Amino acid sequence: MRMTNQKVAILNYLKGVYTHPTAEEVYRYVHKTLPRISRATVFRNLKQLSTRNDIIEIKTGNASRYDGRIRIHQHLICKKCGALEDVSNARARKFAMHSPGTMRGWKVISTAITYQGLCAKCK
Amino acid sequence: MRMTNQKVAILNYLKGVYTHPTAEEVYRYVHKTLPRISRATVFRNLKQLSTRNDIIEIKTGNASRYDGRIRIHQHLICKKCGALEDVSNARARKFAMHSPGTMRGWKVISTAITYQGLCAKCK
DNA sequence: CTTGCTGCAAAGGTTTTGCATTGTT
DNA sequence: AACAATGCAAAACCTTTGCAGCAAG
Repeated sequence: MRMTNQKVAILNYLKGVYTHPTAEEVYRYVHKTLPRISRATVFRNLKQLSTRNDIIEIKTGNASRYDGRIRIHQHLICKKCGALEDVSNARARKFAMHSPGTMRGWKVISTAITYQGLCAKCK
Repeated sequence: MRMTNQKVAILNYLKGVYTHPTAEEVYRYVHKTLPRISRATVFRNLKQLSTRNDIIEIKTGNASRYDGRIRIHQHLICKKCGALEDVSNARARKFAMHSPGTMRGWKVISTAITYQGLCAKCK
């Protein structure tokens, strides 16, 4: 993978922000400093970076959201308004034992644990 | 919510299958017994059923997949081929403490715990 | 009966792709 | 100099929506 200006800009933005932006939001931001960047490049780079685990892709609502702080993999997602919040590892693991219930003021309805990796065939 | 023939057919199909079908696959199957059903109805009903927690929507790959056995919320997803497998609660929780590593022959790269519910505002 | 649900077709939004060009390595 | 990455535009794809007719409660 070549470290182009476009990738650097996308990565820097995602590392510094806590809002889990969509591809469109990444595009809008990066476009300020790289006015010639295209949406296609943003999509291609987000996919490439998440395949390499430099960023996390969170599929939720209509559009995927992206997270540059890869150590936090626990999220609260609102079924009604789509709000998305991080949860610390410790709190999440503790909670996983007793769900459903409440956490950080949310009413939690369901818990899903997703492991991503390579299946026996692809490995 | 009205229990229409369309909903019954969709629900029955999802309860009896272990493949986590996409909306299109649900449509193709249900269409055999209800030839006049439309894709719009399948989408509307899948959304309604998952909002009520009668089924689970798993956002992965291009299209959402649906799971009628709502007690199993743990999944292995292959980053390369998109394969999707269930994992038992007990195994998943145990594994969550020690990830990354291997599970059921898979190489697990990342773990994500997602809580769905209602945020403080929407509650 | 009432009101939510359906089917159809069209629209909406996100993501992908073909191709010529550019720019890292 | 090679070849991956880019920009553009078009296409593909999944999902949603408007509306008139239908059917479950």
